[in-house]
Amino acid sequence: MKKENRKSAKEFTEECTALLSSVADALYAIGGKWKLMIIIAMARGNKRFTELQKQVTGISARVLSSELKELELNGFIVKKVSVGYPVTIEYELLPYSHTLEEVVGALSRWGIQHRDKIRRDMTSAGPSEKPNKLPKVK
Amino acid sequence: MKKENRKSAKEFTEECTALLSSVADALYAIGGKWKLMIIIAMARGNKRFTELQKQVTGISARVLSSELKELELNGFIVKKVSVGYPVTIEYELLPYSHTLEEVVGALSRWGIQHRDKIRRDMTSAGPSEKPNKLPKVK
DNA sequence: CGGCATCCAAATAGATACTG
DNA sequence: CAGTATCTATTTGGATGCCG
Repeated sequence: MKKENRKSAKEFTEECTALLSSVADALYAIGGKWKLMIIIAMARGNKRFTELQKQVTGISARVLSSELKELELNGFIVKKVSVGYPVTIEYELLPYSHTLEEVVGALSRWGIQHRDKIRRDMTSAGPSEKPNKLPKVK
Repeated sequence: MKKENRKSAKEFTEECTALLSSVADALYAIGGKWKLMIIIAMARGNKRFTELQKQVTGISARVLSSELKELELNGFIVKKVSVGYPVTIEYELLPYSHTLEEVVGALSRWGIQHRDKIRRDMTSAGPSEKPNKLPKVK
């Protein structure tokens, strides 16, 4: 992605190959529709299963359940079960989740500017013109 | 995600709500297994369909084809068809793709450190101990 | 409330064959 | 080479019911 032409073509190619594999690794761990969303919702203070399901719009209990398990296995969160009555179950972010701050920040900034771009594109194209040319923007 | 306690709880909650929606928007546009990978491969200089399919390991022609179409619709790339003989088809990154550099950089850095963490976890746990406790790491 | 099990529908993706 | 079409296999997800 970087484009400093001081570098040889070979160096540049190698750099991109490394990018390809490290980004693939990242996507493998935190890719998918939900993982980041759940972590953000938890950062917001939501700890209970039902709270999370309300926050993360569109997720079903079944999927939330399995995503939480994966997040736990991968060391992002812990599940805490109280011994009192009634038993309450809370999920908490582990420190490792905070290593994602940079990624979340970058995605958020890009998401904001992308949303703006889409809006500009739609209005500049005028209403009812090529309505089929701007997909994937909810 | 940020944790500056100068902010009121209300401000913090609002901040996280905004995060949730902007990250959702970003994931909606560039989420999924392939889009970022294809863009990175193209940054590496790959422009032809078959080249891309070789670079982006695991993608099928059918999926690559449809992903390229979406990337084109969303303004990340252009498809250029030469008029010569034989007809050659090349895909090129548009400037808008470069707005993703920050995201790609963050993901790449995180991917690298995550890979290291996984390796440490595996070796410190010792071989053949809880081999079922570290999933999702290819 | 916080799940898991089951069943079923829908979306996604691979394989293969075929075309300009 | 650069795809498309078709069929099928796999994955994914929703709905429901049950249980501690």
